[in-house]
Amino acid sequence: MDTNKALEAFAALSQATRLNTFRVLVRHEPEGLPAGEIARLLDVPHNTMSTHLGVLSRAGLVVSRRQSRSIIYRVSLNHMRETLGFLVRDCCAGRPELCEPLLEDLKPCCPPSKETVS
Amino acid sequence: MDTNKALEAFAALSQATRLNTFRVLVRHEPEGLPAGEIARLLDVPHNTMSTHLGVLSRAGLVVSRRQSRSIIYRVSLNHMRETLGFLVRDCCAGRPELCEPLLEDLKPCCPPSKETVS
DNA sequence: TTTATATTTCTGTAATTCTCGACATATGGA
DNA sequence: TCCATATGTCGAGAATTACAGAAATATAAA
Repeated sequence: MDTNKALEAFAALSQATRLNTFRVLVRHEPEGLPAGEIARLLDVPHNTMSTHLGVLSRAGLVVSRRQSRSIIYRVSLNHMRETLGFLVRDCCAGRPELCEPLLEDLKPCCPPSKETVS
Repeated sequence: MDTNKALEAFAALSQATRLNTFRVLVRHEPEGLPAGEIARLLDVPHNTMSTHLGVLSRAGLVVSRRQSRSIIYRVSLNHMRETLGFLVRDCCAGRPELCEPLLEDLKPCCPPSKETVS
């Protein structure tokens, strides 16, 4: 993950329709969703949606595969991880004391055992 | 951290000069840097830098205080944490199994003890 | 008060991005 | 082949953003 790739990822996520697209796709892991259904869900014309999916795709944040007439999109959790890593490593940069509380704060979101807060 | 604040943060980080500004400021925690010195370090005209600092500031990613004739900028690690949290929580959204490996991957960046990899 | 330093605001221009109608391409079924 | 469905590409207008010169504001020192 170099700086340009990070810039591309942030640019992709800095537009409302695209951020919503990303969120919808996260909630449809691991099956993914066809482009047309994303457009319908978000109430966006199909060609506009296609353009946005292209941006997300070039940024590496989503991947697609054709399935018959549909094209199924999925988020790339891997790329997501790299993007987060870029930011966090920046914040760490030789000073883990800045970064540790940052990660501590994220933990509650991912309970290590089976159940979340009761 | 609502969606609009997240969009603003991503937009702020999606421009090269601003991302570099953020990185420079991280490396100058906790003292911060005066606007003019940031401009000099990144070789950007002072008024252009001022505009970019305004964007970062409105996005909440940096904070400033006047010190005599200078205005000292610092990153807001707190806001940074909230932005990361927004993304990670989105990825978790009812499915910690997606998110846990994501956080696992970030850990090596912040060694819990004093030394990093040898 | 005058001058120098530090930063921001104003302003116009250039460049980029967003949007969507119209058209093109790909697939599968009749 | 012909038609319907699903998606992508092209093109142009609208909106937004980036940039930097010039002027304005704030502070401090002479």
